[in-house]
Amino acid sequence: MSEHHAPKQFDPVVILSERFARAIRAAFPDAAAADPMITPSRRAEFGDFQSNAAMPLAKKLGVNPREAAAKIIAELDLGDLAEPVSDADIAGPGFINLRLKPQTLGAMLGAMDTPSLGIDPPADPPTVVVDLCGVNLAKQMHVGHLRSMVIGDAVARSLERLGAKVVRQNHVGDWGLPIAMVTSRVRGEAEAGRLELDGLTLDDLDRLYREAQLECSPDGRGLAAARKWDMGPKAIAELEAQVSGSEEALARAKATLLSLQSGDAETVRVWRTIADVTLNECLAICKRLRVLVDEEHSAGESSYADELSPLVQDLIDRKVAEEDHGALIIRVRDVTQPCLVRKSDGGFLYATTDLAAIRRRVQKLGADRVIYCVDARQSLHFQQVFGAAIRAGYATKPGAHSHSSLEHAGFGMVLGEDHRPFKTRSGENVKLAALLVEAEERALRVVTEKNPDLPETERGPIASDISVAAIKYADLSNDRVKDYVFSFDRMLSFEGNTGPYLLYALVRVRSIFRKAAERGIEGEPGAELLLREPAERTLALTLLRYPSVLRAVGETLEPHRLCNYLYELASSFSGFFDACPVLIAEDPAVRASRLRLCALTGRVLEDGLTTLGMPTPQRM
RNA sequence: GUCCCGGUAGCUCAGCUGGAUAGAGCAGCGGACUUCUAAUCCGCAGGUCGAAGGUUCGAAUCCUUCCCGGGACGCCA
Repeated sequence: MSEHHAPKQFDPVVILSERFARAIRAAFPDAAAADPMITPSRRAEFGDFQSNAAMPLAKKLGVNPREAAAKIIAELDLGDLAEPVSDADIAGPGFINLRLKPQTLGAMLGAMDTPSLGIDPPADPPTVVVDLCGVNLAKQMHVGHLRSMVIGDAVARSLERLGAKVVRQNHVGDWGLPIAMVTSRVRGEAEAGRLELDGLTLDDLDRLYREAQLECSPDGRGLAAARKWDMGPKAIAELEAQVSGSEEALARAKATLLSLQSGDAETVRVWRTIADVTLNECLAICKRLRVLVDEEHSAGESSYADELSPLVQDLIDRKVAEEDHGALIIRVRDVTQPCLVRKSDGGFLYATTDLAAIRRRVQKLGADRVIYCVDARQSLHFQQVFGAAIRAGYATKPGAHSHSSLEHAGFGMVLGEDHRPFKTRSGENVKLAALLVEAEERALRVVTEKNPDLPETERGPIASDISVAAIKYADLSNDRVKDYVFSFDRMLSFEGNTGPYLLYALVRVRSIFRKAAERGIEGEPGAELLLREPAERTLALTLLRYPSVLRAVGETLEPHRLCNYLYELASSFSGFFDACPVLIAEDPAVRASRLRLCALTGRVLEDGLTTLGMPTPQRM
C-alpha cells in the first residue's frame, strides 16, 4: 500500500493466494512453498473461490487431507475479505470453500474500475512481430486467408492491449518461380493484345495464374500412363506435345524470373501491376473485416531477395549449413528432417526466405517474440526453420544472451457442413469477398426483421457490423488449432453463443444509458457497489476475471479463451439485466450501484470485443 | 513406413499446470413479454469423455497399446 505507483490489487485470486500462502507456511513449515491453488468455484453453491492446496500437501507430507485443510484454516487470516471459514467449509477430500463478503467484492471491483480495467502495461514492454495475412500474388483470397487475418489480428490486438509493441508483418507471397510464371503469362497475353494491363482485375489474375500453372506443369504421369496402357500413338503424341510445350513455358518463366531479379524495367512493371492489383484487393478486404493490416505492414518475399545469397554464404562460412546430395541443408536438433536452404540447381527455397525474415525481425525490428499465424499444416516447416534460425544465431538480438521466442500459432482448416474442406458446389474455393457479401445480405434481412424501427440509413452499417462480428466470432471462438465447421445459419442465427449475441449485450448496456439520459438520470462513477442479489454477485465475479483471461490469451495465443469469457460475461449480464431493474430500481443507492455495474460491463465488453477485432455498434 | 494433430450430448463446441455430480449453445419439451431492446431469461430432458490397460486419495486431463479421422514428410510455396 505504501508504493502508490503499484496498481491497486483487485484480483481476488491473487489476494486470496497471498493469504493462503501465509497460512500454509505457518501450518506446514516443511512445505512452505506449496501452491495455494486458488480457483473460482465451478458451482455457485460451493461459494466464490476454493483452495485445492490441502490434497497435494497431504500427499506430500503423508497426512490426512481433510486434517491438512483444517490446519490451514486454523492459521488462515482472511480479515474481513470473506465470510468466516470453518471446518464446515471443508468439502469432499479437502476442498476449502470461500465466499467473499459483498463489501469486499464491491471494493475489489471498484479497484478494477480504472481506465485500464486492471490491465497495465509492463515496465519494459516487449517487441512482438506478428506474421499474418500472407496473401499470394495473383490469387483470389479464400477462407484459408480468413483465419490468418482474423486470428492474426486478434492475437496482435491482444498483445497490444497487454502493452507490447506489436509490429505486424504481411509476408506477401510475391516472389519465386510461380510468380514468374504468372508474370510471364500476363506479359505474353498483354503483348498479344488479349489483355489490358491497366484494367487488370484479381479475377483475371486468378485465371491467368491457373493457366500459367497448367501451361508450365506437364502431366508427366498422364504420359507415363498413356504409354503403359498403350492408349495409341495419337494420345501419346498429344501428351508429348503438351510436355514439350510446358518445357517452353517453363523456360520462359525461368527467364522471366531472371529478368525480375536483375530489375528489367518492363518485367518489373508487369510484376508491380500484379502486386498492386492483388494487394489493393487484400487491403480492401482487411478494411472491410476490420483487420488492422495496411500497406505499411507489407514485407513481401521479394524484399528479402537480395539478402538470400549473402545469407546462405554466411551459413556456409560459419559451417551451420552443409552439403547433402548437391543441396545445402541445416540439420536441426530433435527434428528428423533437415532444413533445406538451397536446391542443387542453386535456387533458394521458402525456408531460405523465412530465415532472412527471422533475422530481420529479430535483429533489425528487435522482436522478443515472433509469432506466425499460419496454417497448422506447416508445423514441420516451422520446426525446421525455427531450429535452423536459432542454430544460426539469427533469432538472437544483438547483445542478447538468449534467443527470442519463435512461435507458430497454427490454425486448422475451415470445413463445410459436410465436414470436407469448405468449397462451393462446383468445387471452387469460396472467395472471401463473396462470403462477406452473403453474410451481410443475410444480416440485413435479420436486422430488418428484428428491428423494423431502425432508420434505413442505419441498417446497412449495422448489418455490416453484425456480419463481421458473426464471421470473426465463429472463427475465433473455436480452439485455434482445430478445424472448424463454417455455417452461415449457425453464426447468423443470432441465438446463443454467437458474435451477434455479444453485440446485443453491449447494445443493451448502451441503451440503458441512452434511456437514463432521456430521463435525466446520471451515473455516479464512484457509487458504492452493492452486491446483494445473486445475479449481481455473479456479474461482479465474472468482471473481475477479465485481466487474467487477457493475460492467458497473450501467453497461449488462444483468442477463444477471450471469446468464452466474453460469452460468459454477456450471459451474466443478461441474467442480471433480467433479474435486477436498473433505472426503475426504487432505492437510489441501488440504482447508482447497478448503473456502475452496467457501465463497467459495457466497458469490459467493448474492450474485449475491440481486442478481438470485433465491431461495437451503438444499436442494432 | 515415420512423425504431428484430433475423437466429449442428436448437431456445433468449451473443459486451465490431474480435483467435487463432465459444462455451454443449437435442436426437442415446458414456462416468462402493459420490455430498462424477448436477438433475452428460467426450467426439463439428453453423455460408457473412441477402446483397453496403467499411474493415485482422485483421470476427459498424465503414461502405454490399439481403433477411427485428418495432416505433414529435403530439392513446390
